Amino acid sequence: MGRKEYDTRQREALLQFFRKRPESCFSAGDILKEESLSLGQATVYRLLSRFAEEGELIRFVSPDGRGSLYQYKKDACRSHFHLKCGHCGRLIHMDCAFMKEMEAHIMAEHRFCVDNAKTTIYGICADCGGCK
Amino acid sequence: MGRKEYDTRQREALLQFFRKRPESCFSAGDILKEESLSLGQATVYRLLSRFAEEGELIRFVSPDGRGSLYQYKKDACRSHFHLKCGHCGRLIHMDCAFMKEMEAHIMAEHRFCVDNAKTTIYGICADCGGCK
DNA sequence: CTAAGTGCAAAATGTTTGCATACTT
DNA sequence: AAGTATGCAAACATTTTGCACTTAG
Repeated sequence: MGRKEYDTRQREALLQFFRKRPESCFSAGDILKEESLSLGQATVYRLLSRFAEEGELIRFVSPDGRGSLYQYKKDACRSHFHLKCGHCGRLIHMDCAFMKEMEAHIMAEHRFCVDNAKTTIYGICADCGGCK
Repeated sequence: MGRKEYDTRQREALLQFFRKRPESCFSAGDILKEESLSLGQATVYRLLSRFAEEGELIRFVSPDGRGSLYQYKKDACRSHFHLKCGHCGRLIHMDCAFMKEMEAHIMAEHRFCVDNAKTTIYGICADCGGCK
């Protein structure tokens, strides 16, 4: 009843690629363009879905609603919100104590369990003009 | 320099459609199937995007990551977060005092100005299993 | 009359699938 | 040898675009 996964060149290369870039997320298209990997289209989609299922990668839905983005999943990122600047694209990890309070409040008062992996908070960062 | 929008049959019909169903969300495909509306494909996509931009509708990314869903948005909704259950689809309006605290914290500590109109918090509501 | 909106069909995206071949174990 | 994985191309689904035509102001 072990896993029935074969250890292929493609699989290892892709995983390696993400592990080396834990701060960024990539779409299937990004991966396909990466010549150093040179993976077939079907393979890329199949591997990405599988990794996301297995928990190696987090899948974000991209802001415009078209397509998915994948990022290597450090355990840490599961526990906080991400603030995405709609102007410069910067991703801020809201990794602070208050985060816990927010989750607690939402759970207690609104009876809702937040999924950090699927949630992105959009707005504008201070460098880009922020609140006027 | 005001807005230059024309008041067309299609525009009003679509808006009306959403206003009458404030509790549900629809994809572009759903709207196209709605024979009572009979709108052209391009028109549907153009109107939906525009309404979402103008703030008449909220746009959600559908759970499977393919395509968008739209729902009527009351004016009041501009000042709070929305919690969307990925299982039953219910939309919870996080309309409470704590909401202000959250915004204040994010502004002060993370120098980031949240855009409520563009943000949706995904998760699972208590009725659907919530946190186990 | 002019600017904006509409609908069609074609094109562009992004993702999935069928199938023969190649690789792992 | 048996079971998986890969790659290609075709199939799909959703959304966008070019363009001629219509409509609102």
